[in-house]
Amino acid sequence: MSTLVIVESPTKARTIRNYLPRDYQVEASMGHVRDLPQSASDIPENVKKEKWAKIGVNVEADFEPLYIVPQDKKKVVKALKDALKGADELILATDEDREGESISWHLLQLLKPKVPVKRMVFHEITEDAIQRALSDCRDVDVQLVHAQETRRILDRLVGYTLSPLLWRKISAGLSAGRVQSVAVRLLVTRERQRRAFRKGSYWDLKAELTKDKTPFEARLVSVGNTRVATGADFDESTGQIITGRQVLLLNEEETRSLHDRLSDRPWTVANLEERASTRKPSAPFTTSTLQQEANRKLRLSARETMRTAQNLYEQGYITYMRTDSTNLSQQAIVAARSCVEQMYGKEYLSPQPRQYTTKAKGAQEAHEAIRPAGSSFRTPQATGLSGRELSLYDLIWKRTVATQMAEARQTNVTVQLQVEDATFRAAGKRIDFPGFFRAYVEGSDDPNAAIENQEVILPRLQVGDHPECTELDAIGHETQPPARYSEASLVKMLESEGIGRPSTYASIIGTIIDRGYAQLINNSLIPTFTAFAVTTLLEKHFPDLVDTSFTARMEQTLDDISTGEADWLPYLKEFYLGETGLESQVEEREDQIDGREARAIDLEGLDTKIRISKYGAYIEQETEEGEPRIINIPQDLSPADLDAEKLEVLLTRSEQTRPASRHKRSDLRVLQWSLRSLRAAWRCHGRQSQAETRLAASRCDALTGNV
DNA sequence: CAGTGAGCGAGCTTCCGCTTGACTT
Repeated sequence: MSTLVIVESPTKARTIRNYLPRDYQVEASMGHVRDLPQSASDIPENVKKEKWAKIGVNVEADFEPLYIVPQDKKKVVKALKDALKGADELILATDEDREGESISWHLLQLLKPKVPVKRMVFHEITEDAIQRALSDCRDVDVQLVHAQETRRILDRLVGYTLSPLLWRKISAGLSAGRVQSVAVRLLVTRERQRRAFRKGSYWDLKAELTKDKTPFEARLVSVGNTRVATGADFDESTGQIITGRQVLLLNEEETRSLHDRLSDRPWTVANLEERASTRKPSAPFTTSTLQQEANRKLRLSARETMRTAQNLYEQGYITYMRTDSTNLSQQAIVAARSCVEQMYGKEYLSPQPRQYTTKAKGAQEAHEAIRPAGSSFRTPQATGLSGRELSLYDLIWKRTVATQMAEARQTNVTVQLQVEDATFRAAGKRIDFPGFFRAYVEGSDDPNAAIENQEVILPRLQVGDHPECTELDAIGHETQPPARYSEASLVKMLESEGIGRPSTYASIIGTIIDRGYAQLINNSLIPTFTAFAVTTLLEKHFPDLVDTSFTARMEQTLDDISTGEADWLPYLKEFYLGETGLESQVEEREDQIDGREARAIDLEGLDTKIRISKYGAYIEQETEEGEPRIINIPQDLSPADLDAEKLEVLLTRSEQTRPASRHKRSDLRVLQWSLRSLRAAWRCHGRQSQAETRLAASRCDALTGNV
């Protein structure tokens, strides 16, 4: 008697083997074992001639998918088949979510077991939980599998019908998809806002005061009874005060004269307000919050974070790192609470065990939150880890332990000071009890908020006191455009809209950079000219698909399919074949869209049209003789940098160099040849160097374009 | 005659989500 158990990850296989009877063999599927063909070389000979072969879905035959075993999974499948030969029972123990259920179903289809089959699910890897799961098996949930297939097919239909449209209208090799196109659009929308942004400036006064030898700071808030304007009072599109706001906008001169008028006048404490507040620790880490925090505090990219977390997971330091759940097991809560007691003392323990509910849209919660592994947590020092691994473990340990610590209690103090007709305000903060602050304070994307959890001590003040003003300064400010997305803030945004999954957040960013839609510079994602062109086209012709709500609506339908409230076939038919379905839309737009127009980019504040060619952006102008002239835009110049001034520089520079006839035809040949071999090289060596190939190709084009 | 180059046509590019190694950029 022997039983074959199949899980998704080899690490998990190793761990649960210890909790199962001796004659149980545990193997890993390494994720999905079958999929639609990814590229033409994956399509089997016998269907290659079919017109639906490329898309991998036979739409006319009720969207029948063409499944193949990808090249890198053939070994795994063979190993599983061999293992099954010696078994007289099969237990499918893949994750309990849509994808996991689907993996089990595909395994059944592939392995065609002749022995009894059971489906087992567990959320915690403890002996107790595994034993319970073993005695509580069920069948594969076919409805959940249908939901996964629907998701898979829909993504394929979107990606493989829209991308070719982009090849024909904009540039070969481009891509569009339910997730990436929304991500790119977010970047472009933000960049448009930044271009449309008009900065405003305002002035105010900062006072340094002392009382009983304790210094503190106060800011001007109103003069007479009129509030002084701050950044929030400006209209971003005009750089002027929002119409109707009753505020006092001070310029430099007015502020300086106010400064002179107030200098050496007596200051009086007019009002004093104290407000107690409490703060709760943040929920334990999910994939997305871990990526965000590691980016903010350790400056790691999403990919670096995941690689390091994977190492920690494989060495048994942390639980699974791809999760959307904030749930902590009982074991984890007990371990965290004992850590708190030992390291900080009983008074730092939260009175009740704290459990968090997952707020993210569309969360599937097949795993626990990310936390230190085991039933007692090793302190970071005790792990023997170093470098990145230590830092990341430390972050995870602190965040987890903090969840079981007491709330922090603080008192916010606001003081109003009067000098002549001017009112100043000073704000302070006392931490009455640090609670979880002792272990962990969440980072922030906003640098101004970074000091939030520090104490700001004000002296003891009473209404009627006269503190001494030691310094009064006039300070000029400018309003700032909305910040670009960083990797972390893009992931946060996508997750909050339910777009993408824990296993894909890191690669989404990789994809949009690789396809030439964005550059990552100083931790900011900057969209390219191509991104502007593609986003504009998609917004104009497929607005629903690039709307952030599309995925949320799809998820709702998938949920309904998994519970049996909706059928998958009518949904796909409506989406793809319906009157306004994707197929007819693409066909219709094929004629409507003028490629030349689609390759042109309108940028706010620029009269010149920017056009994109296959390998870069250029400006088209007429020379004095009426001949069209092409000026290439350097690859490292992003749409964001291209203002009227930069444009002028580009135009005059190209006027001066005018390389036109200096290249011989033979030079041109060499260049074209190297371009071809570059492209060939890229096809052989895989995608990673695609962005570099583009860069090299654009340089070639920059030379050839001027001949 | 061998090598080269122009010209032509065929074939390919692409999605999202689940998992690791195998690699040398």
